[in-house]
Amino acid sequence: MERGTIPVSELPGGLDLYLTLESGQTYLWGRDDGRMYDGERPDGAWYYTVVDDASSDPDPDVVRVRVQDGSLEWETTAGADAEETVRRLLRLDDDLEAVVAATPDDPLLAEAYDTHRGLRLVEDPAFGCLISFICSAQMRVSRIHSMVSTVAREYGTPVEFDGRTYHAFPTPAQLAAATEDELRELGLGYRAPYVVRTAEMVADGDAHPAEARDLAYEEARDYLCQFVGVGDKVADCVLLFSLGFDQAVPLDTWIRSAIEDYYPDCDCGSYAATSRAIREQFGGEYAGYAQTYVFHHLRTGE
DNA sequence: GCCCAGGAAATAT
DNA sequence: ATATTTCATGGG
Repeated sequence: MERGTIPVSELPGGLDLYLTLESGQTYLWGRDDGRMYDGERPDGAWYYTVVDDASSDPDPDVVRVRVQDGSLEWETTAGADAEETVRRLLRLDDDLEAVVAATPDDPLLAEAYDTHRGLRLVEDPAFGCLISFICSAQMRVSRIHSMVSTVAREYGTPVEFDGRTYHAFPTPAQLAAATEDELRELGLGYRAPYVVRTAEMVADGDAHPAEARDLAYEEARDYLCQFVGVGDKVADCVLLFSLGFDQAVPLDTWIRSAIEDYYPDCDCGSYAATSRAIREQFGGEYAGYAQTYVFHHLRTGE
């Protein structure tokens, strides 16, 4: 096992683990106290996730992190590049101060950024992120997290670490072996066939969400829309929370209400046109960062 | 019971 | 192309 600490003061703009991992952008992390998304900030709890080993080792790696005494502590079963993995997953090398500085001076954005200092975007693995947001349709964030956790527990590879059993998110092949009826029994409802069919597409080699990374932004969004259960909004979430498209602004219910209340001129009818307008309103390059802060700010009312 | 939740697909106009 | 309808399900 590898471990280390990183002083939060060394991270430009700081780090708030609770905001980063419980603001509804990732559903692939859990908390060792078993709670998550109940609106209460934990006191020094470990957050964990399980990632595929970068090398040829078939065993997935557990990564866990917590903040204690002003430092980010990390531990992982990963060998080489362990700290690099943590830095990538939590985007610790992002300069949050530069992100805020590059964002337009706007009352709503200023309030959102000011209220939730230290919230960073995450970089989730592409397949797990894709399935997470297929499941997100018409669901509350707490239920999305429990659905994704259940799917991992039922179909993902188990990994032992520090006396506990963790589960990787299932591979495309593992999830493609599930049946629609099984997933309905796990509470996925009408999303069940979407998940199975998308997993089959990836497992069969027809397409892979990670391939969108090499495309131009709007082409990447169109590419992701070929998966069953994926429309423009879910595609934007995968681009933003997994594939490094910081300009992506998912138009969910909260952002649409923000457009209605604060930026009515950005409502251009179609998703593509409205998306372009609000992306410009939010400063372009880091518009997705602004989106994530506004989403959390409006959704929690804090 | 009623309403809503990080929407998408099928269908109708 | 754009507008309406349908689809599950737990929690308030």
